[in-house]
Amino acid sequence: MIGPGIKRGTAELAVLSVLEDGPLHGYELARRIEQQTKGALRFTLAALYPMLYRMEQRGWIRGSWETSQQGRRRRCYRLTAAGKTKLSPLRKEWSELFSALRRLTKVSHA
Amino acid sequence: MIGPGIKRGTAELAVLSVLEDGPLHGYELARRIEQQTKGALRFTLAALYPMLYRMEQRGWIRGSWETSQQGRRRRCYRLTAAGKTKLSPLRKEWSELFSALRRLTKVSHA
DNA sequence: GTTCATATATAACATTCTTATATGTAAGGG
DNA sequence: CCCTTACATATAAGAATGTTATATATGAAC
Repeated sequence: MIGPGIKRGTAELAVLSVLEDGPLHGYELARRIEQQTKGALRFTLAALYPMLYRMEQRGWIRGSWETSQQGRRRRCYRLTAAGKTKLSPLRKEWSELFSALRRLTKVSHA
Repeated sequence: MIGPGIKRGTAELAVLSVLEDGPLHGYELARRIEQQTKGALRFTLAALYPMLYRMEQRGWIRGSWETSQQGRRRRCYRLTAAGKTKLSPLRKEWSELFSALRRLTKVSHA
């Protein structure tokens, strides 16, 4: 798995991107990130929950308490319009980081 | 320029990579990083100097005081064998982050 | 009734950035 | 001779985002 120093800052992008495909609660979000990256990118829930609060305060996502069919209380987050607007420049900034690091460090883009 | 939250963790890789091309002192290192990334990646000296100390303590680089032709005192860092050894898995880890984020977030690799 | 998967929450700590501040030398222009 | 700019290193205070550890609670399965 990718270490903490390197993945730092990716959680925000990851959460916004996954929520783009539909609303989700924290526990499931963590699993999606891990699954969709084949285990390469993995966040603890203790990192994700505070991140979700911050993103809600910034207006990028909106959470609502729901009850699952199994009777479980959980907080479902969905992307807001502001969140969608945020996603595009954020992707671009990451893309720029990639090309900058390729030029500088010969990191492959396989 | 790429923001602080996103570039976080890149300094280590950047320093090792630039030093791979030859020994350099901190001030010039900062300039190389900025130039070779066309201004996309930029570090303040206040970030680089402590980073250089940490990397020296870890044994990845070795610093020695030199005096330039202009009579300036400066600390010249060169990559150690351990530093070279570190660089390869570090590049691989970044490369894995790239592909993980591409899969997860549709960040382009232009 | 005990254990496992689900689900959220918080505290204490580490790391790596930021801005601001400090010191000092060399070179060049006025 | 003084002032400004470029060179060169150093440190402090604070922000952001990750870590491990701990706590709580429910439903399902055995």
